[in-house]
Amino acid sequence: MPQNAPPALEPRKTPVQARSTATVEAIYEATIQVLLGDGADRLTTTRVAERAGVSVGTLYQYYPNKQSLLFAVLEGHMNKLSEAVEFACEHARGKPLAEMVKDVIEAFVDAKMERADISTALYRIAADVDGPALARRAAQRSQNALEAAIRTAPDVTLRPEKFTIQMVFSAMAGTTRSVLEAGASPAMVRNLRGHLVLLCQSYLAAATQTRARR
Amino acid sequence: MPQNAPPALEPRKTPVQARSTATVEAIYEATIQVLLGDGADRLTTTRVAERAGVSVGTLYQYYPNKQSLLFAVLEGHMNKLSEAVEFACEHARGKPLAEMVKDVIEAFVDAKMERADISTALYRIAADVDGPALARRAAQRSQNALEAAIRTAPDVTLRPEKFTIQMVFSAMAGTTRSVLEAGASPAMVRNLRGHLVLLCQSYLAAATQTRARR
Amino acid sequence: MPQNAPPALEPRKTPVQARSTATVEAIYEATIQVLLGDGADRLTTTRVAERAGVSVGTLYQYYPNKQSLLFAVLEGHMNKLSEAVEFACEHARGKPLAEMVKDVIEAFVDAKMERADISTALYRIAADVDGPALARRAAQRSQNALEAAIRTAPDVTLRPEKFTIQMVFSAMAGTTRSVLEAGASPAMVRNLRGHLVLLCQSYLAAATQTRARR
Amino acid sequence: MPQNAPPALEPRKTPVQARSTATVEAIYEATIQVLLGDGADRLTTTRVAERAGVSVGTLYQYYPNKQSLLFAVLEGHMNKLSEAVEFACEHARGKPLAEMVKDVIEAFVDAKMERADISTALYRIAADVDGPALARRAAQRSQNALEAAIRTAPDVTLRPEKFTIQMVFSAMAGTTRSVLEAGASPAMVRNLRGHLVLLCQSYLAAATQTRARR
DNA sequence: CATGAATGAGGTTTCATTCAT
DNA sequence: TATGAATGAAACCTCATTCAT
Repeated sequence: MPQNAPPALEPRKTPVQARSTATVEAIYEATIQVLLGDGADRLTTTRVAERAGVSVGTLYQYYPNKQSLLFAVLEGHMNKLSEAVEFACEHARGKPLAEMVKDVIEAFVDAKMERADISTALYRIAADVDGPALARRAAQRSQNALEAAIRTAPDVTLRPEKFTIQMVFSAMAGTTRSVLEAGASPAMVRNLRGHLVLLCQSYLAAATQTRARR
Repeated sequence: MPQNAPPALEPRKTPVQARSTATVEAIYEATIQVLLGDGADRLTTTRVAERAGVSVGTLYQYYPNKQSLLFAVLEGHMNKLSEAVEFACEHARGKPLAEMVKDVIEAFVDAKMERADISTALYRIAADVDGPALARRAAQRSQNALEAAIRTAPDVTLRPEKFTIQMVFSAMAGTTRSVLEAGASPAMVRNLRGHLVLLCQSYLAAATQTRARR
Repeated sequence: MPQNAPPALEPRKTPVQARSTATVEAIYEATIQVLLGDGADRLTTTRVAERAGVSVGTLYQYYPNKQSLLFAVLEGHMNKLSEAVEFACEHARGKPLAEMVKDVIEAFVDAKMERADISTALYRIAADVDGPALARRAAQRSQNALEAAIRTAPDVTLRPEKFTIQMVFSAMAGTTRSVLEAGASPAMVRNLRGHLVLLCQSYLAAATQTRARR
Repeated sequence: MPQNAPPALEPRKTPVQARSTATVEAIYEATIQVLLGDGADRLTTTRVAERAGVSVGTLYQYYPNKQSLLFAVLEGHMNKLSEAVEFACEHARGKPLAEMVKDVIEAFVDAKMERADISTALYRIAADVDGPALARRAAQRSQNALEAAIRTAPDVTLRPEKFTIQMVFSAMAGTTRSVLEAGASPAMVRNLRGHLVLLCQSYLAAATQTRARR
């Protein structure tokens, strides 16, 4: 995918009609289907259009180029993750820190696992779509939610630093990713869920104490 | 009219003359140069050969196809990381666990940072070369070394489970990756180094206690 | 980085618009043109496309690979020959054997000569396209037609064996080929026409008598 | 194989030393080996050299280009066939025509069958080496021998025309080729041997009578 | 709006041939 | 003479994208 001119990543037109919405949706889903079924390097715009039951021309009416298509899918996926985290944070307000961390992490891992196949497949296209930038935005959302939630934890006297929050989130996302890419069995995923909670809890405790001692 | 054949990843020919050793080396380095300078999707065999100062034909004398080239580079990088970890483990034998973890993590992060640009660039090609498989192999090496080292720690009465080791390593690699991809400043990297130690130490402690309590 | 897949010989897409029918035809004809004008080893897909007045991409929309293109041309040519033989057989039903053989052979030789240049040029590409297999199929068609026709000859009491029919056809095709490749002058071709009739007639007679005497 | 400059087909140097002769021979045999084992399109000069146990450079010392190599092999094979025919003609001098034809044809078919695999494989490279020209030369040799032999047959009063001889030879070679390419079983080959004799005998008889009647 | 035929730059790979060692 | 590393033209084929219908 060559990138010469400044590429437009935003969908080209806002779907105002019902039909368009359905088409956009179909293309979006088809992209995931093809990605999962044929793999990232078999993912061509023609194939996606075919799978979506429309012509390439139509695809290009709604997504100005291939990147924007991948971008949309990646963004959609990350939004779902962010929402899961935000939702968990919302519901954990007022709980003690340990419980809060537990809830959030389990929500995150579960959301990730629910579509683990998509998750891993998307790692492979992230590179073509400035995935890191998207990841940063998503991470920021989650970190903000987490930080806000922690502020409501009754047993937290010393608020963790911004960087500590980032570490927690990086550990969450990074460890999950590593385990997933290592080819995790369902049993290992269950283990991961428990240990990740332990890991973040103990780190948060340690980081806060360390800070207190300063 | 091409023929089909199982794609080989192994280098095609072992250089017997001095001249060709230099050539292989030049191609290898050129690949990294191009990857860094032009990006993963500008990385063509022609461009690599050009940068290496040889003809495409020569490139194909040593690497049977593009994949094998990328594979070699990825493998080389991962070997360096594994070696760094193994070296640190070797030297940390007999030390107390906390110190041991500190040494290993710092070695890992430092090795990663020393060639941070390559590290992140390689994430992008990993997909084309069965990176995960390679990563698994490298991870196994490191985990074995770490496990063996821990067995020599005088303050460890209850050996950690295999999975705990895997968690430590996944946390190490995953968190580092996340932080790197978030576009880490040097300051943040310094922070990462410290906090990762804390994170792994506290997790290991917690995981061991949890186990003891069972 | 290409993928391996079983090479397909069938045309890739059936033209639905009028425009593409013309395109397919143009490519087909261009292939023959190039084959005749430039020779078999100058026959590249690019050159064919150029001659057809389309882009390579277009060529590959209709023929999945070079082989399929050659295959199509070879098949087309052989079909024409088979049809000529079948047509002659059809029209010779009920005639005496000698006359029948005369008609069929003359039809065959004439069809071959009408496009003698293509015929000889195609010999050269047959190797790349499993020509023998194609030839076998075509031969079978002709032999079946011939056999059926002979069954209607009033003066045939003892039907020739299958192998005898095959000999007749092999002699027809083989001798013609040899004479053609020897660089036949028009005069020689006229001679061939006559003598081939004689040859097959006398062989058939002899083979039948031999059989009768057994 | 592009042919721009007037290509030299003759071996580059006359082997004067024993070593050279052995080398030339080895390369020659290796070519056949590769042709049979790997097929015509896997037949590369490098591979031939490798199989012969010499370097490409050495190969080019004795054969100025790939064509000359193929040419040599093709020529060698055809010479063997011609010699077989000539030898048979020599030994059939003075015999009656029918017997003579039988001897010659059986000699030809047997020679062909003895190395049937090479025969068919060579059909495939003949195109790249002006096979027809070679074939013409070989055919001429055989036809001359046959003509001379027939002149010694006691039962021949009216000598056959030149063209009749050519027909006999074309039928011989062409029919054999057709049957071979049809994928002949050993049983069919035996059949071919007998019927080809019959075919040529009856044709010769008929052609001579026809001529007499004029 | 939808279609899908057409485009063509550009990517990967091969292999006959040369020439410094 | 023999070697084999190096060459590079040229072949095949893909696929994001456009635009006439």
